[in-house]
Amino acid sequence: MPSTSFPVPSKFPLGPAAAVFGSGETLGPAPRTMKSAEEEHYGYAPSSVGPALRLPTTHSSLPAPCHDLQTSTPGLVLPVEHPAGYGAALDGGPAGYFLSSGHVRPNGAPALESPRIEITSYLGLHHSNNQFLQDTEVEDVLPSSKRSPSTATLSLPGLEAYRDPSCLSPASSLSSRSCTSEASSYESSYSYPYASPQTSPWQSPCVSPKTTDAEEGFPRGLGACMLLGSPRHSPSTSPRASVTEESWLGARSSRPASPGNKRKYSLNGRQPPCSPQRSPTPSPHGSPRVSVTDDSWLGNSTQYTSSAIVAAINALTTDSSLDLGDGVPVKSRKTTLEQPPSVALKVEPVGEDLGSPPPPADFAPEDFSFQHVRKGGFCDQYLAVPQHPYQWAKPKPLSPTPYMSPTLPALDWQLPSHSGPYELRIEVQPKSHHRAHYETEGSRGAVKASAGGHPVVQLHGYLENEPLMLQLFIGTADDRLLRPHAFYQVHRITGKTVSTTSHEAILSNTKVLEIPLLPENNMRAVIDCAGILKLRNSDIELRKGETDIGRKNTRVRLVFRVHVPQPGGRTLSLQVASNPIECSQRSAQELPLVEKQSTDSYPVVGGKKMVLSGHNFLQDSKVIFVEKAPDGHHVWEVEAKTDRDLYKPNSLVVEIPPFRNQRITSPVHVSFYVCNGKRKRSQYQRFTYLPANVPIIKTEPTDDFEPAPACGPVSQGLSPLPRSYYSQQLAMPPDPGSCLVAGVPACPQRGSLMPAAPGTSPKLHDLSPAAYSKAIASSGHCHLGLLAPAGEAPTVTPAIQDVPRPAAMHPGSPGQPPPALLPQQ
DNA sequence: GTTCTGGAAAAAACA
DNA sequence: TTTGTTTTTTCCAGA
Repeated sequence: MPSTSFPVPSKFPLGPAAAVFGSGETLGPAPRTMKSAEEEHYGYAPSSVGPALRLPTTHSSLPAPCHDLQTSTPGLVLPVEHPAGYGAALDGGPAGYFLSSGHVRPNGAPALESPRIEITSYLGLHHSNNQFLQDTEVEDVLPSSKRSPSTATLSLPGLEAYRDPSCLSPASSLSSRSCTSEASSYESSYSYPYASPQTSPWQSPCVSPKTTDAEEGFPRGLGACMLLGSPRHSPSTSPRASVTEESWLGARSSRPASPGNKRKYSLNGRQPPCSPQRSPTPSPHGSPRVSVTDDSWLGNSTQYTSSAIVAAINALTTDSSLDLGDGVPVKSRKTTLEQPPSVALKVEPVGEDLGSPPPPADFAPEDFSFQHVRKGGFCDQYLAVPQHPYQWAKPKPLSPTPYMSPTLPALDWQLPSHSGPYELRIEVQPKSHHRAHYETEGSRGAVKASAGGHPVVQLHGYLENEPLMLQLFIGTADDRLLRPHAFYQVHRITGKTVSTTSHEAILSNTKVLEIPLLPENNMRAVIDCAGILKLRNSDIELRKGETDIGRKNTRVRLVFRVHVPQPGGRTLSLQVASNPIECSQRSAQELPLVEKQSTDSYPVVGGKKMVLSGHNFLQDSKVIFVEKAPDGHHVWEVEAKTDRDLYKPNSLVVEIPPFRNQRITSPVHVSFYVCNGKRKRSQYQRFTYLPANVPIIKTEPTDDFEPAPACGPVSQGLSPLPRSYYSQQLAMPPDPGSCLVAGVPACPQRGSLMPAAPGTSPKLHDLSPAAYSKAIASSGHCHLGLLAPAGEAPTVTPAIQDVPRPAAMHPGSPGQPPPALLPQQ
């Protein structure tokens, strides 16, 4: 894969950059990690910085979008502007964004087909003597193993053993091993950052060995940009990437032990009392992820964000370490230099052979590298060691911002499902259960629709003749903001039964399936090409910056995005998430699941019958209503009466119990869940008690999700979701104001706190100045600030990017009014 | 020969 | 610390 290809069609904002920066994930606080590793590993993150720091040249590229980069980069073949856009790519025109660069390396050498990298690359990373790493540049890039002691530690004794292919179950299909799989045509052709996180973050998407592939016409470039790594490593990486547990810990067991530090946290609120960084506003159900407190983040962010200078410096330096500067322990800096991030930058020689990433230097990889560095190089993510906290502890809020990717919104941004004439809608929802497959297994097929067939997504209101790209990734389904799921990845399904063309790309460590939306098909796509891959909890939990725990975190949603080009080079991003999908074998078989509820609010007097639709209901299922205090404990709990005569396995009729306080003057949000016995509970569903004297607003038991009242009209991102799920999310601390913040990018959930916010979404999302500032003011914490429930339509305005705009356009610094913000619709 | 699936045993994590 | 239970991950086998 020629590094030259830096495919990012201006019109197709599939740009990775956004993802990279946007990933709040990376920014996300890693309380756990911080705790354990803070001191010891403090330096890791920074290490990545080292190489990146160097150039001013990088700067130019950094800020610019992918295409911009090209312009800045001599080596880049691609035209700055990509008039051809997606359509061109489809046509197979020479000008394909991806292709152009794809065939020729920056240095003029013919692009080689990209061989798979994965294992080799890792080895390289870990073994100084690796054949692939011989190149000096490589060394620079991959210093960790050689240079730093810390790195040395990385080399794992049992590394080879770890996820050795041989270890894979015979059943494993190549495709199922997404990351590793060479078999997957597209996959292989596209660089999977995770495949060789450290060495090939840059794999060039553009260069696809399989140009002749049927999918060739497909805009590959799209994915290219996405490669940018983000703190969150793609699951795919997990297996090998892991220098992790086994190797690191020396465990020989075929099954990696789960990181102890993380096990402590649980979805059900088992989180250790101690986590100081937990969100002050505990989610009703105890969210799996530990979130940094607003305060902490704000504090940090504030100091940084307020200073435009700091930001500028950061940007210029390209070196995260520099940013850290004062606040960062010397140790951290030191490590920084040694970090792998550099690896990401200069792997080219190696990458070529390996099929890994394109040479950074050539095509302004700086952007990527920069991003990687900031987010933590791929390597970092794989380090078994808790990641250096520095990023979290010392968020460099602005650094990335100014220059960050001008491209699309990060995956953890909350976007609306419709804007103006456009609406992205899930016409056919997926089944509520889909057993995900492990990498050690063969594929378990594509996600299906409950009524048979497959999910269908359609973009309404788009009258142009140019096809668009629909992005699909696996998102969370908990009570927090929607974000890429750390433990699940979309898996591309191919075969005779698959009628929809697709291709995989990596965006911020999240695998994204790109599916063309064609005018001739009415901008409608049948999603029969998407399976779900489960990553081992232990692999992910050790990932740098990962704060969630995988245990019992088995619900996901299919998240669809589309980026609609707007006049002036802007891009309107819409997003919609499916109903939750239970992915575990056991849960799917035993746990009750509430998909819908006929009513989501009622006066405190209660008495009304509410119909719950879902699965695994039993005749003796109980429905428990609970009111939680801010600290999470139950203030009130009562079992509602159920009508057993009307019982059905997929529906339950329950009588809304009277609320404990009949004199409330404002709506009170409570939750309820279905219980089939000990430990067999559904997720919490949200319910609102209204003051007795308040006229009842009839709520239709419709399937379609209605925007949460609190959030107002704006929300829709997840509109299609069943209320039940949303409701959970709505349970969040009501901050009306936050909800109203239009255009404010949802904070990156992953801990991306305020500081991160700007940086995270480097793109110029259309943020009204007011909104933006407001958002900032509200707090860095997504939950607080945006109130938007995970699935709920975050009160986010559609993200409009001005792709062509220079970084300067970014409302980069929080403190600054966003420059020319795009008019919101 | 593959891919999907459903089951279930083994292993790990929790309580 | 030990033991029972739950959940995760790996294997098998059949369609």
